[in-house]
Amino acid sequence: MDKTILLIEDDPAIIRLLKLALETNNYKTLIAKDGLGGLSLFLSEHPDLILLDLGLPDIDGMEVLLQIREMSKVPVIVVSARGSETEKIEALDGGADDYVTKPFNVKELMARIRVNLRKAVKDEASPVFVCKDLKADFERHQVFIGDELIHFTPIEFKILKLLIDNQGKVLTHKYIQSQIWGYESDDGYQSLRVYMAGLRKKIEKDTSKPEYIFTEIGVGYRFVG
Amino acid sequence: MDKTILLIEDDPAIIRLLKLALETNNYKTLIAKDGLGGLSLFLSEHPDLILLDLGLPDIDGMEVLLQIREMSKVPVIVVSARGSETEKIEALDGGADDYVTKPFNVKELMARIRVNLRKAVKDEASPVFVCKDLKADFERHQVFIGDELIHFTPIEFKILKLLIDNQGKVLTHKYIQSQIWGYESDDGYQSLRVYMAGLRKKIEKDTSKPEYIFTEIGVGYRFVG
DNA sequence: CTTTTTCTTAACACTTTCTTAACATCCTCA
DNA sequence: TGAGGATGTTAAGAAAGTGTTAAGAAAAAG
Repeated sequence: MDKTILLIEDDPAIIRLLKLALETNNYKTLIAKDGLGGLSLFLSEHPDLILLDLGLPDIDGMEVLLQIREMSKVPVIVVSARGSETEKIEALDGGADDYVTKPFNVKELMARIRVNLRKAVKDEASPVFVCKDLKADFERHQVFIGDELIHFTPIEFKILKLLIDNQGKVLTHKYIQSQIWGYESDDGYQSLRVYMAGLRKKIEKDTSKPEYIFTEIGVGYRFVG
Repeated sequence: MDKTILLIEDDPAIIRLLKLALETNNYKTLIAKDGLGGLSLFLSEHPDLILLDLGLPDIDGMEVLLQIREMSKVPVIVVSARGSETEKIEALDGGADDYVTKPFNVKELMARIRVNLRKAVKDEASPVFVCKDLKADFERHQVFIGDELIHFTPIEFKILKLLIDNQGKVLTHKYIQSQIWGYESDDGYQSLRVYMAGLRKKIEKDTSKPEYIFTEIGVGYRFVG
C-alpha cells in the first residue's frame, strides 16, 4: 500500500533531507542523482510520484520532464532553485503538476505530495485472483464462475480467501478453524466439512473430481491454482 | 469552450487585477465578495475552477473549501495573504489543489490555473450521476427518479453519494458510519438500517428486489450501476 | 415560542446464515 | 473383502443479521 516516490536531485544535502522526510511519511524512496538515472529508474520502477530538480548535472531537467510526459501522466512536482517566473511557467505548461522553489518548507512539500497522490489515485484496478473459470475479487467481495456472479456467505468467503492466500499449501483443519473462528474446537470439524462441501458445490463443476480444492486425508485441505 | 472561473475574494484591488487577467486569457469570470455569495454562485453556475481567498468578511475560507468539497471535486486554488505554513498544509489537506501566497505573480497563477484545468479534464468526475431511472446531481443536491424530483434529507444524500462514489465496492457498516457520522458506534448500526430502508423506498421500484442498493449480509452495502 | 422536519431508538417480523446431527460414502489396512 | 476411521452430504432447528414501522427526541425553520 505504500507509495513509491522517485527523487531526481543532485544536491546531497537535499537528498538527505528529503529521503528522511519521505521515509518518515512511509513512502518508499528511490534516488537518482542525474537525469538519465532518473529516467531509467522511472522506467523500471513505475513510481507513484516524481520529485524533479531542474538543475541536473547531465541533461536539463525540463528535458527529463518532457520525456516523462511522453510516456506517462505520473504526477511530477518540480523542486528547483531556479526561481525565474518564466521557468516556472514553462515547467508548469510543460506538464509539471506543481512547482516548489528552494528553499522550501518540508511539511508543505509533503502536503503537496499528498495532494498530487490523492488526485492520481483514480484508476487502480483491485487485485483480482483468476484461475481457470474462477475469478475472485476480494476487495469487492465478489466471486465469479465464468461470467456468473456467485453468492458467498461471510464464512465461505473467508475460507476461500484463506485457501487462495495459501494456495499450494496444505492447511490443517486446526489451522483453518483457528483462522476462521479464532479457536480450535475439540469435537472435530464437522462444521468445516459442511463449508467445504458448500464451497465445492459452488466452484467445482463436478464435486467428486475437484479442480480447485483438494482433500488431504488426515491432514486438511489444499487449494491448487 | 471557454472555462468559467469563480473568484471568491473581498479585496477590490485584487478583484480588478485578476478579473482583467482572467478575461484576457479568455476565461469567463464570476466574482463573489464573500463566502456565502461564493457558495451560492458555485451552486448555480458550476464553475470549472475556483480561486479562493481564505480571509473573507463573513465565514472562514477554510469552511467554504470544506463545504465545496462535500459536494464536488472542482479544482480549488487557494489564494491567500495568510501565509503560515500550518494554514497552507491545512488547506492542502482539506482538499485544496494548490496554494498561492499573496503577493503572487499573475502569470504564474495563470499557469497554475492551466495545470489544474488540464488535470480536471483528465479525471472528469461528472457532478451528475445517471443510471437507469436514477439521476443524482451532487452539486445541486437533487435526486430524480425519472422526471420526478425526490426530496432527500442531508444524511440520506450523504449516504447515497458515498455509495455512488464507491459503486461496485462493498462498503462495510463501519466504514459507512465513519464516513457519515465520523465515528463508529458500538451498539450496532440500527440507524444505518433505517436510512437504507428509507433510501430504497425512495429510489427502488420494489424494495424487495433492489436494482441499485444491494445488501451483503454480514459485510455491508453495495451500489451497482 | 411554535411548527415542521429530521434523526435516533426500540420493537418486532422476516430472511439468511450457522451449527448440529444423522446418515452415506470413501479410503485404508488387515 | 470387510471393519473402522475419515470425509461428504443433506436437512432442520438455532442463531444471527436485516427490513420495517412507529414514536419520541432533537434540530431546524418560521
